[in-house]
Amino acid sequence: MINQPIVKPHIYGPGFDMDNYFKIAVSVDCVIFGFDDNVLKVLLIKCNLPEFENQWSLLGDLVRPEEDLDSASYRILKERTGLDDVYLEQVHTFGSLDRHPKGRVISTAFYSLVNIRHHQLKLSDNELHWHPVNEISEMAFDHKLILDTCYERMQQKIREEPIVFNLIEKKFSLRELQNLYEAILGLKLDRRNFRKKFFLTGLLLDTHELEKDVPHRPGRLYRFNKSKYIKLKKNYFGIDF
Amino acid sequence: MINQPIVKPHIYGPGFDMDNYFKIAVSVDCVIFGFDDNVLKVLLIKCNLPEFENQWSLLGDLVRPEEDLDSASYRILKERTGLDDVYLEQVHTFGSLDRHPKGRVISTAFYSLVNIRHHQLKLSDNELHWHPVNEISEMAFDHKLILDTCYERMQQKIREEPIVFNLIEKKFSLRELQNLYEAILGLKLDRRNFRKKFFLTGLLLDTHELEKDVPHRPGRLYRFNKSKYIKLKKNYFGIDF
DNA sequence: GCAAAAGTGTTCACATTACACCCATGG
DNA sequence: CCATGGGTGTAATGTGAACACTTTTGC
Repeated sequence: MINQPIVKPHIYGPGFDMDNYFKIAVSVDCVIFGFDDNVLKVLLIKCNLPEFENQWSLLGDLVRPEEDLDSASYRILKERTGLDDVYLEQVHTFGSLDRHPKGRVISTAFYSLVNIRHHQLKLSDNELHWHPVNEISEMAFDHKLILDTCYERMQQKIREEPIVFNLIEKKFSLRELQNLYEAILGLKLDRRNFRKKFFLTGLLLDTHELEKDVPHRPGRLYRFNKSKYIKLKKNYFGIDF
Repeated sequence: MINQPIVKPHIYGPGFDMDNYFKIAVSVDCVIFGFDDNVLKVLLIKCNLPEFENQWSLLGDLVRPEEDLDSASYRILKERTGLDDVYLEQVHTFGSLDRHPKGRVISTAFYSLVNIRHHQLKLSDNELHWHPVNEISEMAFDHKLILDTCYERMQQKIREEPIVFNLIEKKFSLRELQNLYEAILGLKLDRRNFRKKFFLTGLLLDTHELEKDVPHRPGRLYRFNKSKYIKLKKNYFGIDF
C-alpha cells in the first residue's frame, strides 16, 4: 500500500460543501467566580450524566447557530444568575477527542466575575452551588482542568488590571479590597503598601462614608473610579486626544 | 404573547441527542512566524474564494473528527512547511456569525515559531509567501484580527519565556539574538543591558566559535541551553527533587 | 590606519519592600 | 480602659536604564 496522504475537502478550496462535512458540537463553559465570606468561590452545578454521577460541573451549553461565543456565555450567565452586566473573558478552547462521553464536543472556556449578593433569587435551583475554589478536587469532564486554567488566567489578569471591582459591592473598605486580592492570589499582602499602591493609581474615590457595625474603628468606604480607569486604558494605547 | 425563554435541549440534560443538533464547522488557523533578513515575517496563502479575491489568508483547515485542535494545527504545519518539531501555542477562538461567507465556522487560532531556513523545499507552492508582519494591512476573513491578536500574545510571551530560539539557527551571535528581539518587539534595546540580562539567565552556552565572513570583528556564537531552561521551568513550579 | 561592530562596568533613578507608632470606635 | 483594626511615613534594598571606552577584525 502506498503511503499517500488522505485528501479531504479543504475549507478554502472550491467545491466545498459545508453541510456534507462532519459534525463537531460547539459549546461554551463558564467559570463564574464570586467572593463571599472572604473566600473566592465558583458556581457549579450537579452533573446529571451517569458517567459523572454526583460530580460537579461548570455551567455550560451548546452554542446556538445564531449566536456567537460571547453571546452564548452571556446567555448562560443571564439564565443562571440573572445578571447581564458582568465581566467576561475568553480563556482557552478545549478540544480533546474524549472529553465528552456523548460524542465530539469542543468547548470554549470563559471566566466571569459576579457579585454573589446580586443574584440570590436565582439560586433557588438547588442543583446550583457556590464552592470555595481551593476546596475543589474532582469535577466532571475535564472541568477541573478548565477551572484551573481560568483561575490562573484570572490571577494573572488582576495583577495587570483592576477587574476585581466586579466581585464586590459598589462601596467597600480597603480591608475588604485587600482581603479580596489575598483570597484570589493566595498570599498575604502588606497593609500599608497595598493602600499606598492603590491610592497612587487614583482609581479610588472617597465616599466620605464609614463602615457600620464593626467592633473596631470603622474604615472609610470607597468607590471604584471607573471613568478614570477607562481614560487610563485609552492613554495606555495612546488614543486620548 | 408571554415572554418566556426558549427551551432548547441542554447538553448535559437527559435525552440529548448529539446527532440531531445543529452543525457548526470547527477549524484552526495558524499564524506561522519566521525571522528573515532581520524582519519578522508570517506565512500566508492566497485566498481563492471569490469574496476575497487576491487577498491573503492564514493557513488553516477544518478540524477532522478524529483529531484534536493541537493535532490539526500540527498537521497544517507539517503539510505546509514540512516541519514537525515546532513551537505552537493556542491563543483565541473566533466565532463571529459572519466571519466566513460559506457558513458558520468557528476557528481556533494558534501561532507557531519556525526557522524559515529549514523548510525552503516545501515553499514550491507559489501561492505561499512570507510577508513582513508590519507591512500587512488587509487580509481575507477576520484574519487580520487573528494575526494581530496572535502577534500581541507572542510579544507578551517572549517577555516571559525565551521561545525565540525556535526562530533562529542553533548557533547565533548575540547581535542576531538582539536583532530578533528588536524586530519582534518593535523597539531598540541597549546592547550592554541586553547582553547582561541574557547572560544572567544562564541560558546561553558559549560554543567557542566565531562568526565568519563579517566585515568587522566577529562575535562569539552561542547555543541555547535547553536543558537548563527545562530545569528552571520545573523549579519555578517547585517540582524539582 | 580606519571603519564597524564586539566586548565590558559603573552610576543613577525609580520602584518595591520592610517595618512601628498613634488613632478611632465598640464593648 | 482595653481590644481591634484603621490610618500614616521613612529607611533600605533591589531593579532597570543610561552611558563611554577599549578591542578585534576586514579592507
